[in-house]
Amino acid sequence: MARRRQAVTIKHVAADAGVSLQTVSRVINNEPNVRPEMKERVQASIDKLGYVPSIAAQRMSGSRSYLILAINDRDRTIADWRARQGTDWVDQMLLGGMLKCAEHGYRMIFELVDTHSDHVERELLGAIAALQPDGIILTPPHSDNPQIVNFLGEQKIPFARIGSVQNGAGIPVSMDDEGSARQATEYLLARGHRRIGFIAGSSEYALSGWRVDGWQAAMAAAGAAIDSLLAQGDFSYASGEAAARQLLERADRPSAIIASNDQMALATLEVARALEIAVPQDLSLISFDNTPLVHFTQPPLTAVDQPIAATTSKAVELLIAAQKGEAPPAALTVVSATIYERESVAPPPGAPGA
Amino acid sequence: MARRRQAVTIKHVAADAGVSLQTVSRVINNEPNVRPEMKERVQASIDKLGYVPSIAAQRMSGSRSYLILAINDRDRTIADWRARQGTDWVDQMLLGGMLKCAEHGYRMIFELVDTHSDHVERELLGAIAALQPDGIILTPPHSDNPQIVNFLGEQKIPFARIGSVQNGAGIPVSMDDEGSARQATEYLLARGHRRIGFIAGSSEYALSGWRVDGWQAAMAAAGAAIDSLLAQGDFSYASGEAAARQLLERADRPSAIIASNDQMALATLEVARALEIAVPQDLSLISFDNTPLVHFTQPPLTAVDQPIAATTSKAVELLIAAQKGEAPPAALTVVSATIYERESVAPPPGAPGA
DNA sequence: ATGAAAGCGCTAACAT
DNA sequence: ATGTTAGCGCTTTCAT
Repeated sequence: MARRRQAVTIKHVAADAGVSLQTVSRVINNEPNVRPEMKERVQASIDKLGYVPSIAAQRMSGSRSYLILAINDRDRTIADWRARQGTDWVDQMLLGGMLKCAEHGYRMIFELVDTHSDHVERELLGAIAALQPDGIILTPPHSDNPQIVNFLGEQKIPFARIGSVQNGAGIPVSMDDEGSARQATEYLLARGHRRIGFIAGSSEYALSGWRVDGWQAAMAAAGAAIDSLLAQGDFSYASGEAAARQLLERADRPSAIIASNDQMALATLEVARALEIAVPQDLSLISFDNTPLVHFTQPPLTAVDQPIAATTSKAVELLIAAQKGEAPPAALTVVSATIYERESVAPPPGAPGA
Repeated sequence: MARRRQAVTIKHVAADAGVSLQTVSRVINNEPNVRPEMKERVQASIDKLGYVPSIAAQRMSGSRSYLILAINDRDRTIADWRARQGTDWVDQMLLGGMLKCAEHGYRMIFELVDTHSDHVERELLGAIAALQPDGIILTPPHSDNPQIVNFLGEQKIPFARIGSVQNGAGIPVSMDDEGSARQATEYLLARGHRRIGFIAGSSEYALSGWRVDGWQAAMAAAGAAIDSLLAQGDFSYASGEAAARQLLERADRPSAIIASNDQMALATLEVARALEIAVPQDLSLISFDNTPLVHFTQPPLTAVDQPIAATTSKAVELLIAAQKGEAPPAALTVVSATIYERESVAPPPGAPGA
């Protein structure tokens, strides 16, 4: 290939406007000490020539790279992509992250990192050294991985931890898993349910525990027993199936179930069908995450949204602020979730309103 | 923020190995004229220090940026993300593109560009000047947009046009829409169907036309009439609904329908249910794209896959080859599609095997 | 086969 | 308020 050079550089602009490089640089970066008329003249040249600063050169000269790196778990992401089950975590991250980045003249770069490898640090270092991002966004389970968090802490690069509430290096941005689990439970309690089962997610993810906590808290507050109503899953369809059977094959089966993600809710729906338990007449069901599949099940699932786009957007905002030297928020940043009502919830069988 | 500098640079490596910067550079880039023992010594230092070249610096000095830019339509992509209907085009692009990039030490950057704006060129120029990618991947409908194609042609950057068969600047990589439509039609013909309806997609996308062509060719080859069996849609659910009604409310309705995408197939399914036409007993249905929703419909849809991951992967390969100076393939590169058999196809009513 | 020098486009630091 | 100088980390000449 021909050696490619920047077509229009800061030099061309400076020459065209008849000013120094520095003045052009000041205009580009909105710095003070430029008279309005100068600024206007330079801007006119920029527009005329179609000049765009080279990120590489900006980075080289020790300033910002205008790059935010979003890091996701490699194996899990690829598995989701291959499965084509509609998990749209990545899409929602991009939606929230790219748009917010664009607002500030930044760019989001999406990267996969292998957590399980013993050279996580090598991989991270590789991405950081190669791209020199101004900020990094960590997602679960990376966001609670001490090795990663400590390593990034040493790198002097602002980073946000999505779905984490822990203190330590980096800015935590949580999605209020406990609160929304509580909310979902209260939603069912308000409709007359007392026996509300809960299918937990993989303990590899801290949020699994928080969701259980929220359910327990709401049940306790309502004075409802939770004896054998907790079943363990791991977010997979198969685990949801087993958990649903465990919950539904007993005589004193719950009248409602909350599943910690959509796949397990889908499995629960299937188990209910096999057991001839009608949803929502005989069993109400609320799922977590609100991924696309909730539209396509029979009945469509009432679900607790996981506000990934909003959370990523917030994380980008905090990162850009940090990069400008602003102090991160003192308190934990929490983005709250919403329940999307569809058709999988009804009052329990035999209830007055049923 | 503190001014961040590269922790380990080529200088550190050179000093550690006791050689010149140049020798290190040669080792990094696998260039000739380095004795094996030298190479080994340098590599040892690189590993020891955890050195990773800075992309910015590499780009600055006029060499590769190791960046491949994947450009998608802004409005449509954002609309898909917001709708959360499980369209996983972007995910599949990333799957194919990122993995192939990683194999070659490249990185894929995903960008949104607004086609409809009158300053497409400005937007493109912005991305190119800022990132200086080594290659660009265009997707429909951009890949057939003359304004964009011509503009990129002038930029001297290798680019691939996914889903395009046109000649001109850039390397076309097609998904064989015509062939797979023919294949789907033949699949139905082989099972005894003669009246096979077709719901076309938006004419804004060239592939819509190719799919119609494939259907027509197969029907003609089988001597089957296509009188009123073609209905126009635009890929939206609503348009699919209207098209399905047009096809199914007539007395001589088709015994099978091919829909140009999954959303329109879903709509067809719904229309059939409303009209009390059983799928697949009274109506067979094949959809295009094979997005996640095909798993969740009743019955699950037999669908023609759109091999986005494989196509993007191929595009990256061609781009990296081009960047190395290799000539692009003389013939059009075609990635073929597969039919995923599920439960929406059966022999026509009254057929021997029915 | 190796090294030294020049320069990529930009900004920080230092004049003026 | 504006201009000048030096240098970021790397690769391309061009020596040796």
